[in-house]
Amino acid sequence: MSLRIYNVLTRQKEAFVPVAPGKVNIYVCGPTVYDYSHIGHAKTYVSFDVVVRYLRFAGNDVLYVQNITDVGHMLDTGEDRILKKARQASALPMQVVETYARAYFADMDALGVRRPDISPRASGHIPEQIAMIEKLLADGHAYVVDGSVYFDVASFPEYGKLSGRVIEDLEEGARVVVREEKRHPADFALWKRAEPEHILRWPSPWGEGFPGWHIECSAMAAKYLGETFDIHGGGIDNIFPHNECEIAQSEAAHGAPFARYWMLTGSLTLEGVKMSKSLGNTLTIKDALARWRPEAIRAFILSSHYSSPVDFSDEAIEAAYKGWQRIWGAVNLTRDQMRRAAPFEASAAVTDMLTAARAQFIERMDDDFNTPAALAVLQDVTRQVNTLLNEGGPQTLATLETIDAFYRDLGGEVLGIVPERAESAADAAREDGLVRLLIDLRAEARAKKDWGTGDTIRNRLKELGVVLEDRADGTTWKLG
RNA sequence: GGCGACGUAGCCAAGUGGUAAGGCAGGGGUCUGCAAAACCCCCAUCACCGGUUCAAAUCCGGUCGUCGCCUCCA
Repeated sequence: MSLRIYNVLTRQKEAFVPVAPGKVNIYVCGPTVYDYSHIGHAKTYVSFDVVVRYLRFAGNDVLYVQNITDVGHMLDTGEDRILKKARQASALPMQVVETYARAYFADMDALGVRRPDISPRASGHIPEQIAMIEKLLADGHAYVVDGSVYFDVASFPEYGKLSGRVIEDLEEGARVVVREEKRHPADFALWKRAEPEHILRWPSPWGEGFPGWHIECSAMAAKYLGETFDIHGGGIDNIFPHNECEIAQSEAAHGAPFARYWMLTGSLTLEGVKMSKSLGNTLTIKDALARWRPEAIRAFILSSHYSSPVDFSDEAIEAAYKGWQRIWGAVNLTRDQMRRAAPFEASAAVTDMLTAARAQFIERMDDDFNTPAALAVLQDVTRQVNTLLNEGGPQTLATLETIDAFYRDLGGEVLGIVPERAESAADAAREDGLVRLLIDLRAEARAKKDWGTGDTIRNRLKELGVVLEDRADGTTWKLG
């Protein structure tokens, strides 16, 4: 029983064997920071967040690198995305980069996405990129034309092996090329000469210029993870040309395999239509978080396989949220009862049930990170926990702690959808004390059949977002 | 036009040869002062056609449909 991953490179599910046992090096293509991140970015990065969380949970020492693209990513027009935004905002390019890079991290933090170990920026690795280009030139894989350097696709026969493209077909289907200085339409820029108005520029052996989009990932992945590393991830929409070019550059330069496993996430559509900057139908993470809590968004994303395309709709995320609430309710019920449980040993039946469920969860995650199936295990357990806690009589503290540990590990540590009780323990204690006071007063009123007072307290608390639930063994509360 | 993916209940979504997980919604119950929550029961033969097989949602062929990439995109 071990991890299997669908490798896009081979189009097969394969046993995952890292280069070094117990050590996993992973690189994921990060965002180009020229605008706010949208819900599509959330899908990709939440997916890889869970991949990394699970790899660590399984005992691996993971080094996770995800770049920040802050230069070199061009628009159709040949204009740099960052520069365009800077011009529109009357700001310096690096101000734009800083603004959106911070926003990106803030969004990811809010979604519970753990930060990569290293977030290297393209602009901070110009020397590494130049060195790699020089190596490619020296080995005959690239050529210089008037201050720009292009990768010679013909020199790398395996070009197309990831995306299934054939160079001959590319030639036929190639659109009008912006710069006709390339030898072959599929050749791509490693370095571009900077026109006078292009202010993002660096000196290089070929004159003032800036790096092409693809070279940053190759250079930075090699620097931090080595020439050959374990997993390369990203969105499927970058499979061509970006990922393909990364492989060509890296393998041509190093003469060694690049990433051994390629994991690409399916795209996200919004109400049936693909989100794109050009169409303007984007939902930013910021806006999404204003409507749904982060766990709901994560639950929605994890309710389909990472490689599947998914459609984001109010109905779909609402369903995911409701499903999540059921799990969360059981977690709270467990933690609530822990406060007054007797410290006897754990129930063998419950422990056995959870042990079996945990094994099943792992089995499903081991199968190419099948989060929808793993989520189903949590739901199954939740039904049993609810039955136990509602009808099984008082449980021992040890039993409750075992249940809590199950949710904490699998729902919290791995999937990131089961949060800790509260932000601040002191605040939480005070809040709980205040609500308990009201619950006690209400109980006194209800004991005298004063339903009016009882309902008033409940309604007023509801307005404040505190929902009371009367149970046989007392009243519990939760945040609505 | 080329390459690729997909088509499972009202919705979302697992399942790749042995007779359809899970969630949401809906219907019926239990519990309850009411409410909420929870629990129980009900709710699909897997786009269509043909083939292989003792046996197919799962394999093969075809048809129809949807989507992605080929051009900026996670």
